[in-house]
Amino acid sequence: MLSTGLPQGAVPKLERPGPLRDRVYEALLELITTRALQPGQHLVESELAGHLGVSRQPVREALQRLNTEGWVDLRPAQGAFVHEPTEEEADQLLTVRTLLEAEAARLAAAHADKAGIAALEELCAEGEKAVAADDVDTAVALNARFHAKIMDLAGNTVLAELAAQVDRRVRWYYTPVARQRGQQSWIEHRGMIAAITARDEQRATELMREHTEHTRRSYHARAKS
Amino acid sequence: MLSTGLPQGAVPKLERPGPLRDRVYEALLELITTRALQPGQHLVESELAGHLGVSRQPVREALQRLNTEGWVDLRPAQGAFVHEPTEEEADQLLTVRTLLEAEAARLAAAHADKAGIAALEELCAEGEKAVAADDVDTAVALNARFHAKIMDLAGNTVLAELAAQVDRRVRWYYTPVARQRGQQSWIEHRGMIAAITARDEQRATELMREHTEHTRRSYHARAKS
DNA sequence: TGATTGTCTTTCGTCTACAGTCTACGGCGC
DNA sequence: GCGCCGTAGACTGTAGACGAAAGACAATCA
Repeated sequence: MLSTGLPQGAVPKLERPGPLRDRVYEALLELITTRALQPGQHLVESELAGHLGVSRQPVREALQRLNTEGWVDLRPAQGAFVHEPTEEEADQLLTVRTLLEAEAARLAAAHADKAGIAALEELCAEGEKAVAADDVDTAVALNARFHAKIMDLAGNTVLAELAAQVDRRVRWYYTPVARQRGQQSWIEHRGMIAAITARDEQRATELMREHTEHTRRSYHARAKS
Repeated sequence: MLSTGLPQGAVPKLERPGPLRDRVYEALLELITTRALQPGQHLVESELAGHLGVSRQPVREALQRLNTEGWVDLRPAQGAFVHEPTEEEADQLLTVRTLLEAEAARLAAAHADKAGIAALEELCAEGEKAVAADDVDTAVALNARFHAKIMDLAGNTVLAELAAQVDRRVRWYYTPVARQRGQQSWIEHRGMIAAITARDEQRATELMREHTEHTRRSYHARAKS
């Protein structure tokens, strides 16, 4: 134990900028998810490096990571290209997402404690408020936090990491579509909280599966138009 | 169309060495999975570079990728360490593996054609033969191929990639244990083929879940001893 | 006029070099 | 003898430079 007598969080840990590659990674991910870099676009290392004010090396390492996570395709001797999602791939991602979220709901139903359930209800209430106020941005953000909280309650780190990646990509593919389904979504959330509270694994799984399948269908309906 | 008049496959595509980083990646992965590099060990870039006869850069990129895939932990300003699996993490991985494999079985049951089923039976027959001959190595390899084939029949690339990663790590954690469960395993495989042939998704899922849960239990039993 | 070939530019892949940071060890004071 | 501080070594993080491959364009020949 440190004997400085200072309170734990008082010294802000000497905020270090952290490895450059990570900041480059986040910057690029932001650019991709916001469509500032469009799918299929050729990412020239030196350009990015110059634009971000760093050398090529951190850029390369960031691209490497983005590649393994499926955001960019790294063609040998040709460079990096922003990944172009196909219809098929998007559908497969949705399938996997449904699977992971459903399992998370099951585990959450098995393990959740009172504090966790309270947190879910809190989020749900806020979400309903946001929907009522037509505050779409907040509602979307709260939706993400709700699902993240369930993942948290599931207590499976591996599952959480996979789900986080899949989720992010799904959101990227369907960004233009994601703002639908305000009200119904939160009604379903309520049902899931009930199932989790009752420790009903079966029902929690079922509800989450239905829930994500609903979003999937609304995605597809939109995609066709 | 090429007008050289040469048969299509005659020219072996001029075997290119491929990007150095990939070969380094595979070499390191091999070293890790075979325990030549032990968990917790500090990986010094220059050492690896010298040992593999390349510069530090390809090594760094390979380490980067290994990091995102969970094989090494990259502590800032300290370097790379081979990941040390905890009991908890291993269990979580097994959970996820069960989940992914079960879904694959379901999808396989939904989509498999005759050729695919024939391939499964072929693999199963060979596997049984290997078990009968006490050829453990071959049996293990065939087991992996059997599961891979099911994943293939499922026709979901995203799912397949996730499962491949999870599977490989599971095998790493339990390498010393994995050679058990020869005969019973292949009996269960037979059952799954039947379910897939009958297009019985429910049953295929259930069997695969049971199957991987069995392996999980045998893992745990071994881990305790 | 069309195809082919040679060259040229662009960009990637790799290597070497330098600066910053962490760790470990030895000396010094108490 | 014990603990602290300073210094040295080692390793990582970053930058810059060189060689090589791929693609584009123009000139040439049938």
